[in-house]
Amino acid sequence: MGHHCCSKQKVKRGLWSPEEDEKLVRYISEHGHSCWSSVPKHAGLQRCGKSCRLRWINYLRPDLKRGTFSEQEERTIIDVHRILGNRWAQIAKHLPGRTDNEVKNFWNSCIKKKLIAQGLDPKTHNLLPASKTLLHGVGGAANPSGNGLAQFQSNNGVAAAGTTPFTISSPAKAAAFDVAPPAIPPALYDVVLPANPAGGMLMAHDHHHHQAAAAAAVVAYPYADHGNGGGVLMSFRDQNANVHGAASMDFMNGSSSSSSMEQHGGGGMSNGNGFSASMAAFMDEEAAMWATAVEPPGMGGLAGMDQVAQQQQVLVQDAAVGVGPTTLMMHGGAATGAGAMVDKSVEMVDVSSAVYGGAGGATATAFDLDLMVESCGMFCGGGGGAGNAMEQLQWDC
DNA sequence: AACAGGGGCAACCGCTTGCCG
DNA sequence: TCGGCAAGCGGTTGCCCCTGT
Repeated sequence: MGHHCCSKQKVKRGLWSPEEDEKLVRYISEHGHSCWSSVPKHAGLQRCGKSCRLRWINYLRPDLKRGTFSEQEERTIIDVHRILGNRWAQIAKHLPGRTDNEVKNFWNSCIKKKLIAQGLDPKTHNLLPASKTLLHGVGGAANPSGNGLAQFQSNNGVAAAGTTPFTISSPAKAAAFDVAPPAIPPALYDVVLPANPAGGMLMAHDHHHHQAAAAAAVVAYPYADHGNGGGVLMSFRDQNANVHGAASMDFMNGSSSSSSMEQHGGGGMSNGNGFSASMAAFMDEEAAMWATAVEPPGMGGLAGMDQVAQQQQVLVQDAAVGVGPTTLMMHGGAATGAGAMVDKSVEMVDVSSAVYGGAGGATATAFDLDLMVESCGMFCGGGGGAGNAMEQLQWDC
């Protein structure tokens, strides 16, 4: 079935000849394209208007950037795709000079395969089941405890290297993590991802004090202590005294252990998606996702921060997983030189880049949590962009 | 040198959306 | 409000080229 316009006239199809290109370019340059259906007629082309439009948009437009995608562009595509999915036009808006068609083709021909090769589902950006097994498969036992990230709670919190992507950075705190939780102070579970030279990310969930707690965590967390210029801190805090010490997130297994969220009765993160669920919760629904960026108490002056010290908090209504407000905090750039930990309940857990980069890998593969971090950096304007990129994305979408 | 297979990319198809009379 | 039309968009197709045998 042809286009509406095509049915009315004899039109040529297939590849465009240089002569046709020249005619179209000349006409558009001189007259513009107020009405595409009339363009072929006036330009002397045996094409339908739709074909002309596509040719112009995807190939002839003077502002197009031809050539291979840069690594930065590739990461941007991955980052935005993780949020928007196959909305190529929206993704392309974040790549000046690139068309949706180009982005789509690049994704299908290149990026998708890379992600699959790394054991990631290109649709969800989650680990594929086979990869989960592989990553978990120490001695063939894929997390026999069946509680997701049991490593969080085992061995006094010091997970055996090579068996888990997580290691507890502070054995003392880790031990405290395993023992009876403090009676009053809520548990705050942090996941710190080092080995990110470009920036860091911090996520915090506090069921009741999401803003303040997250802010405290950010302020308290010594970003630079890993000596690698950045890190990822994820913290989940819940006021529910019944769930202390139980929360965990399983980046590999896609499920959480006896997490606090589970005990909210809202499904928590025990929906098989684990970390991804929480991410997806604020990624999938664009309208609700990028809720107003919040400058939390104690983080004054964060808006418009420079790349080095930028920190941004985005309050997200985590309706999808039913855990109440989730505070997502990000920071990009290198050290902030934050002081000592203020919140003594904070537990920090290192996440080895080997999660995605292979066992013992000091360097993660091209797609790993770095991307999340850089993604956050992008949203926070880490790419040097002006203004609040998060808001821009929100509005762009 | 010839052929097959696969990858990359341009173009097409068809559905959705928005505008206008 | 409704129908027609144009544009936008994502999915799919098919051609061309490269590479391996």
